[in-house]
Amino acid sequence: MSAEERRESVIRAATAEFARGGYHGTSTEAIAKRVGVSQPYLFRLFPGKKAIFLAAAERCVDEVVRAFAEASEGLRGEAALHAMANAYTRVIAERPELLMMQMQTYVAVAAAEQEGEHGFGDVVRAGWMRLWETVHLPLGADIDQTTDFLAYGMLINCLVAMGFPPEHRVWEGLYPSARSKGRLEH
Amino acid sequence: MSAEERRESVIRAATAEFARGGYHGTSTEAIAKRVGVSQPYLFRLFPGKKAIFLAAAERCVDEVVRAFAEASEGLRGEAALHAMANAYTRVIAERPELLMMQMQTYVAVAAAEQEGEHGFGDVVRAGWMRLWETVHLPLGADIDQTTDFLAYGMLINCLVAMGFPPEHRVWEGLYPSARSKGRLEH
DNA sequence: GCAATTAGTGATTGAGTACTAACTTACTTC
DNA sequence: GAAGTAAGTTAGTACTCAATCACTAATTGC
Repeated sequence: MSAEERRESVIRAATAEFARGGYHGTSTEAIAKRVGVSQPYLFRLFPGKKAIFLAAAERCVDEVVRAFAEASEGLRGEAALHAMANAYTRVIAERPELLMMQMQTYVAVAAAEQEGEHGFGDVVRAGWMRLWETVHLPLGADIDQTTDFLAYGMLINCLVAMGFPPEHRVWEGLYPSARSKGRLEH
Repeated sequence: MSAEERRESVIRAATAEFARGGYHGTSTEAIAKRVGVSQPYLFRLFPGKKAIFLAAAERCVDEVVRAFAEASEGLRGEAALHAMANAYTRVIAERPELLMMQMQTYVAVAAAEQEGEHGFGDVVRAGWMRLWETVHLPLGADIDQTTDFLAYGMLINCLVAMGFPPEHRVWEGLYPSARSKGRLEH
């Protein structure tokens, strides 16, 4: 397998592992095991653990952004809103590690900025802005609606992270589609 | 100082440290240093690191719940909403570690449940329900408004975690009061 | 005044972990 | 078929960290 292909599978494996354990709660050995490769080999593919985390974080934003962009393609306003809400529901059901990784990325910023890692926060914030713009335009550039959509998304992320089963009361009041699929499967 | 008083200051110190580094990114020595006590002594006050984390997490929920309950005391509907929004703004400005610790608690659930720690998720979810009820009643038991309020709260948490400065565009569309004070100070 | 309890420390241990160095194996190319 | 290169491994290092043990100093109760 080529190094580039390996790097891809490392990113996928790292996303799953970091999504569960966060940066400090995930060992490079766990990632290597999931990839099916020796642990030291990771350091040939990436300069270090932080680089792996960052690559996974960026890939994660890419995928969510792409899901929203594809869902809303050619649509505006309410139609785009529903399309994107459904798309997010699919992400929750099929790729829960994407949103868990997002959460892990957010909480990693403060610690990273306190240590020397001052580039990390910029990357995360840039990712958020990319997500923001991606939903902003299809929603007719309406700031309030964009904020609303993202706010509900973050609430859903938190509920999923906490492990509330989809039939639980807390899902009342959310997109019906999200309610029916909110379980984080293992 | 009595053991009980010490435990209190450990909880305060642990909240601050865990809020920054999360469970795995925080050493018991860092907590001990902040308390001004030797690291082994923590294990006389608490059975282990997990117990310290859990105590801090529960305390954190207590304080936020109390802030909301006090703010909304005697108020209903819109008045209660504004009072609680202002209260949350004050928490953001004065006790940012409370909301960062909440985020850290949420992302810690999945990892904890995967290992043996199956009680942890229940505690976190119970804390969320307590918070939910605390805002639900003053808002006239309106589920949609409750969901809305909490959704905006979670969005604010994420923005604060990412370190967006209060004058940044992403704060547009949020409570004006939150916009003016959203910075996480160090 | 002494016995017991309480608050607290220093030294240590054993497990885990990011990362390095040196080596191996297989494929390509001339 | 030799030389080079790309993919991958084994062994090891230096370090961090949660937790334990054995000990000390002060306070309290009788």
